[in-house]
Amino acid sequence: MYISVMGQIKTWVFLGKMSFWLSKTNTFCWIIPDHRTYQRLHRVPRFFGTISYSNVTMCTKMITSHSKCGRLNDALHLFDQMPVRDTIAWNSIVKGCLDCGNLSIARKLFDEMPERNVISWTTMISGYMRFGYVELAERLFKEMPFKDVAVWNSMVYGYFSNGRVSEAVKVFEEMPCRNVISWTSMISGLDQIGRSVDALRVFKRMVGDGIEPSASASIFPCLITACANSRAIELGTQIHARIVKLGCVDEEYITSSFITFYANYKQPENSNKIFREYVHDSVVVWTSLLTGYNLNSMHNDSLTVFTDMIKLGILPNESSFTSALNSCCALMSLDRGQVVHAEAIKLGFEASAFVGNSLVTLYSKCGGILDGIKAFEGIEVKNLVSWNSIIVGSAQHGCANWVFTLFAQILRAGVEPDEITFTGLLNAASHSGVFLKGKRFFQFFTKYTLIKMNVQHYACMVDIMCRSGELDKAEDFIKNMPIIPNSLVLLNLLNACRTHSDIEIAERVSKYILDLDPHCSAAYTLLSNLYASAGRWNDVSRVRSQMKRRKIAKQEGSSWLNQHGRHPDVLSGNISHPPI
DNA sequence: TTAGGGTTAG
Repeated sequence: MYISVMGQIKTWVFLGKMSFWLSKTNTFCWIIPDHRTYQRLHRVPRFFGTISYSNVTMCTKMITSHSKCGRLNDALHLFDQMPVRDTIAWNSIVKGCLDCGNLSIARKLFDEMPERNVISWTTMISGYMRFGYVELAERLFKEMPFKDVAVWNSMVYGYFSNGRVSEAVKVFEEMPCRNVISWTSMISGLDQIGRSVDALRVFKRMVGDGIEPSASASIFPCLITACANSRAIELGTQIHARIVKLGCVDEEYITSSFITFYANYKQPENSNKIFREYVHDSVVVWTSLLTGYNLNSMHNDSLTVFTDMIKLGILPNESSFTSALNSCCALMSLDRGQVVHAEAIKLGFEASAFVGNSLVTLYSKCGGILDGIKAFEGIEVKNLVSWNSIIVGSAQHGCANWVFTLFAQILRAGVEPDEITFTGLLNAASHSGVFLKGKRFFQFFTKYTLIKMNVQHYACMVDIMCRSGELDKAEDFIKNMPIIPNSLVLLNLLNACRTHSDIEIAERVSKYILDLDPHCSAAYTLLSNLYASAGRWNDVSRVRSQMKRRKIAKQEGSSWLNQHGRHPDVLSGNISHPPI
């Protein structure tokens, strides 16, 4: 919460965890809540009083407060009223316009500034970078009369955040001097694009250059994250020991990155230990634990964390909701998902893409597709993940025509489909028996897009060919695949051989599968069933004795059902003890 | 005691 106070403070008002300054007498008090506080503020009066516009420092503070809450008009009005403005005030109003997303006013004010210092230039350049206007940022950077290390850092960070990696690296190498922030930008930039190993190399180079991170350096959280992402558990543990010595493990950013680090290494007990040892009321720290449990399939624990957060008044954000909904989905628990959904509605998150996408997946997997569609339609700004979630969900429900309509809508919306969209389309075509359409999609994607085909796409195509009875074509297709077929692709064909009683192809395919994986029980079972249905009992007993010799047991089929909120694992023939 | 550069969860 941002509070600016002028005059004497007379009263404290407490509302839950929040506290507000209020004035009783003729003194002035200004209350500006942040986004989170707004939700609790409707009962609290706001006090306005006489402003001394000549107090430049106070007005500047207020401009910053207004703009951080998205009240650009108030900020601009205040700025207009100021009889005297120094460079700091000008910089603050430019920054305010940028924080509120109004680039054109920011640039206009920047041009009107009577005097610009290095901060004015950096503010404008970072603003351009933030909104993706890289070329404009570059132009200003060239025009800038004097460049300090901060503006160079802005360029490195700006290039990374716009996906211009080579430029970021080039600028970093060209920098006349570097500080810890320059190295941090480089390390986190590389880590975030998945080059975590390179990120750690940069860190080693930094240490080699004799730069030591200080106790409060924010390089640590991004280092720990890079270790978490690059399987560098040893280095991560060393950094942990170092941070303990420096005595800053209790910092929010460090705590949360460690929770994730240990969760990534399948040590959720260590995540929990750090969480309990360094108590925070930060939603990010709590969400790290929630997500850590989720990652380690401890879905009940993750939902307990979620409910504890709410009980303690720590408001979950989009990420917390995403993880909690994923846990509900993994537990196939529609009712718990609905409770989380209700919380999301209460906090106004149902239109968010993050939350909405998880809701679409939850409802498509555990509920009805109609609820999934409703959640999809509720998403205000749909992204590719939203489209993919509803396409994959609808495909699983066999709604092929609806999937094709959605695909047409994607193209119309100008969203670029990816390999997941393609898998969804092929699945829809194969599950609904629209084989010709599936084949056409395959041709379309291979000819007209740059999407890299993966083994799932080939498995779907084999499935489509097999379902249309074209076993020979499917076999040829597998032979000519540019990637090595996995057992899923081959088992699809073998299964089709059983349906179409084609022993000749089945023998070739099963030999191929067993060469790749001699313990594939499904291949033995399918082949023996095929011989049995053809009455070739000698071959049946040959296959079975082979299985015995190699100690391969027939795998029992299983399925998940949701009965009265419980989830018994139903094995073929008998019901096992429910896990909950 | 007002302005710029970075860091955590997804």
